[in-house]
Amino acid sequence: MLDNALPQGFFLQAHTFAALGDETRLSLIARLCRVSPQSISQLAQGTKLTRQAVTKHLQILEKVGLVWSVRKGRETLFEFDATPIETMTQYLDLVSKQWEKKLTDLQTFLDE
Amino acid sequence: MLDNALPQGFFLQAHTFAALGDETRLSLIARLCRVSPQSISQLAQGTKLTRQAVTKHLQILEKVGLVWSVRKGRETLFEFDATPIETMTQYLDLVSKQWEKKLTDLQTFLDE
DNA sequence: CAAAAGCGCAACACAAAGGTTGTATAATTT
DNA sequence: AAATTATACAACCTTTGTGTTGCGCTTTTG
Repeated sequence: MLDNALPQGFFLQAHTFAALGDETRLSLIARLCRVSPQSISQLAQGTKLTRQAVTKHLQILEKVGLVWSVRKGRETLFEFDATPIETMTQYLDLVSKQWEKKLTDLQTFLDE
Repeated sequence: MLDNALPQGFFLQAHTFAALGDETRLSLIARLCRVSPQSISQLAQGTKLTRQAVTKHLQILEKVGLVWSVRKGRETLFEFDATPIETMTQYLDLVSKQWEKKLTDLQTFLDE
């Protein structure tokens, strides 16, 4: 029998999940995923929010590494980074696999 | 050139992400993933929270389909369901792929 | 160089999330 | 039948999020 506990790192993903748990931020990511880099003002256009509100969302995304920024002249340019998403996907696959294993273990037990 | 916009359904995942954006809920999922089904009282044991707090977390998870419950006698048994996670993983892969595509498109453009 | 554009920072307001206590109800147990 | 277990529901409180306005600073633009 194996240790079927999830790795500690899984719980550290909470902040990343939380960052993605907001439609505004998802749409910012989607936009940056299409065209990048983009400045805060550019990103604020098309939303019903103020520039400052968009800034806050971008900071949340940046804190978990989903975007990164560079100051260029008077504007701050943001770009998407898929790395955290790939990390997260790995953990999620782990959960799925562990669950699958749990089910097959149960089936095996019932068959005996 | 293709349409590289994310499908509308992606934004509907916000609630699922939000549900996962809490360490307590992640740990509940982890526990249910190991042994299930479990009652609320069982799940409340080992946490520093009251049973009612755990109930609220379970309701949030249930609302997005990450767990489901059955009333059995005087207790409510909860079980994990991996379906939302698999759906989410598909969307996340889509984002990764689209981003990858965006980068290669840029490279192609630069090469020309 | 004056005006405008683009930001950052801080203060404030309001809504939502997370958690607790208290009460009531149904199912077990003794 | 009485005590206990397991829960639901509601009220309430505190903290965190989300969003705004106001101000000042730096970089462009005319």
